[in-house]
Amino acid sequence: MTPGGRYLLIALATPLRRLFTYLPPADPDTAGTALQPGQRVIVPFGSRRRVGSIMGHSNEAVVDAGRLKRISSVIDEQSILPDSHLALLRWASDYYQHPVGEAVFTSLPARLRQGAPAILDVPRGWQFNPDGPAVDMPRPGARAPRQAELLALFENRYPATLTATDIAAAGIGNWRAPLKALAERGWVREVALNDRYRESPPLEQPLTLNRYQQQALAAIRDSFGRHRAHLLEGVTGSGKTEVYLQATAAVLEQGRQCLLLLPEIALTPQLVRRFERRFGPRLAILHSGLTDTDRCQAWLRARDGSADVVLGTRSAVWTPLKNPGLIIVDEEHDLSYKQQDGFRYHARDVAIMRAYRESIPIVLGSATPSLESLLNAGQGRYEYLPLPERAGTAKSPDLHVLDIRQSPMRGALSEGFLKMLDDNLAAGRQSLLFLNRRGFAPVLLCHECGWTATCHRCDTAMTYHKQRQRLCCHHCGHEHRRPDTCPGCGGKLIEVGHGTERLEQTLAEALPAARILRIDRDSTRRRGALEDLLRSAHSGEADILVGTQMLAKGHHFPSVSLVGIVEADGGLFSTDFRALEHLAQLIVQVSGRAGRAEHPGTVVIQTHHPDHPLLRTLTEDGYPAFAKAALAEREMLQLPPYSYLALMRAEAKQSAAAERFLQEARQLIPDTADVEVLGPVPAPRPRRSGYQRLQLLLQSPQRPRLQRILGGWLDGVEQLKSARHVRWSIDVDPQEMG
DNA sequence: CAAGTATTACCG
DNA sequence: GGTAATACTTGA
Repeated sequence: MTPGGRYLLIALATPLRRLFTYLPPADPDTAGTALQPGQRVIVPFGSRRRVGSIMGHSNEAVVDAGRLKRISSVIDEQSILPDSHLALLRWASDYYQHPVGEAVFTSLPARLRQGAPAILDVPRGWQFNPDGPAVDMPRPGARAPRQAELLALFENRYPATLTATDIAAAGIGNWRAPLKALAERGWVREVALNDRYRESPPLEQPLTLNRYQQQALAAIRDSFGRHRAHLLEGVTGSGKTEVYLQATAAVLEQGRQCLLLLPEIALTPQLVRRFERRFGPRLAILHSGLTDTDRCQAWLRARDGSADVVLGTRSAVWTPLKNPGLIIVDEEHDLSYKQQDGFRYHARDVAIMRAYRESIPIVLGSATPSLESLLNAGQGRYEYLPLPERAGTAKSPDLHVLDIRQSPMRGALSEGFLKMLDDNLAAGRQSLLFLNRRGFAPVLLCHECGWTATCHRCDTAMTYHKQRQRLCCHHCGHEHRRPDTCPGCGGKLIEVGHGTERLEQTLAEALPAARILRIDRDSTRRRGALEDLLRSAHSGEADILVGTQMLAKGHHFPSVSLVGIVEADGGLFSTDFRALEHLAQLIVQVSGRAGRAEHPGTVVIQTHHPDHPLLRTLTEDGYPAFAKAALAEREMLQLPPYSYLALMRAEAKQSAAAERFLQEARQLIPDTADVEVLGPVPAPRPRRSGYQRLQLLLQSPQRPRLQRILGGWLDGVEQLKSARHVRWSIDVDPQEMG
């Protein structure tokens, strides 16, 4: 990688774990200027042309100089990525053992990936036109309600100029077309914005911090300008968001930017709204609903520094920042930060590395920190910042383990629990039931011959969805109509087990007076459906909310006073060693959804194992005590975070091919490596989409020991003949063993 | 032996 | 991963 070397090293979006060497372009205009890392180019690759990114220079070609091709053309006049950002990508590619080219290109917005120019449009805003339209015309009325609504907004805020962000912040969706109409008629005028618009006053003022919030904020501020990781532990309602907001404001005052990562933007509308109201035009939000163009513009605004606060999900960790000052990872324990396919990075961990490399502080926030982060805090690597109170001195809800052994059941609910629900209903309060399984029944079984509906590709039971009368595979998405009778013997089919759909039905039968609202991926498929359901939940149009994982995140329901974890047994005895940690986090998160200062509420956990020691610890002594005990168990078993894992997965039509490949791969691990190797063994879900899946687990008590061998080992694995008959992948720090 | 199909090699 | 070259069927 000689600076100014004769050849250029180029990353291409291919699954090949190497860079490619090219000659500089022949074009006399560009041939003379030195090409810099981060500039995109077009190169001939095989029989096609591809977009590539310059990664460096070299004086030696790895292949015969005669075979080298020339760069066809240069897309960017200058680098589109800061050097520090390219270095971070190279680190991540190396750490997660993912091909550099794919790492670089998956981190770019789609437009830039495809070679579109990296040009930031002039930011525009709109303002009420006090002179009104040139010709007399009626004001938009009932026939154009969106126009009328928009016009009222602009008039109220006159003389302020509102940007796209401001309009969205005002809660008006789909405003582009009506706004265009208003502008054409002269009701509002378009204004090209210079930087002054960013000084528009916030719509919301900072709140007063309590003692703990003040301490946390002071600790974060104290670390500005250097690297420090903070673990901000606070239950729902303890005011983490206000600490984020004020820490962000403080870092902005220093002329630096803040990056905030969230598990899912759609599920945390309140947090997003508060950032919008506090930072207005200085904010860029990267969410899945953006068009490619908008996403690219938001990315460019962050890179050029015209957005100071960047808010986004997992992939937002790859947003380049002109002048980074602080990174915040909210709900740091959340599984969605780990990408589960392709470039399998963990956004929280990348963020920590990024903060370290940029010498800036990072705040990891959670009511239920991951065991990894708690261990780091315990060892003094992170600063521990507790926010022990619910804002407004409220108490936490009571956790109550409900022993349902031998208890008469009505569907998925015990009679005892139904009684509690009934009482709560009679008292005019809301209840929330959590069941992490959508659909009606997870198994459809023939009572005559024992046939079960299984997905022919995955070998797993298909879930019966009653409303749609379909069988769905929740692993691969395959679905078809439910047969009326057993396809084998014509016998009667029975539904086994309970999903949210069935729970809803059970409740409707048992408590006919209750108004029930179901919130899961099925009931929120339609755009805007989630918002509508949440609105009805809040407005008190429902007595009982039934939902999956979705309900556990972000949203708070103050009038809910009874929460039920319908099915806790699955998490207690799972093959995945992290299942218990996730169950505990879920229980605490779900309980945090409920209650307000006056009635903190009760949380009921239905289980056949009321004496499970760690469950007891959780309910009696709280999450910190649970985490301590769970960590002790992990240490004893030498599981993460006391060891480090890398999981090699292989799948093939015939399991023998996958097994042979993994055997040979295993042989290639150097004897001197000093890592434990387990396998090949069948994967927890041994069949998927018609492929047999096996895996090999590498484990080491020290991260560097594992890292040291991975690169070289995979270079060897790639060469294996048997590798051509399988699809294989490597997952460093796997979060789910399947 | 040509056309069609599965397999393998390579990408600079 | 995608494509092109190659090996291997198959059917007349």
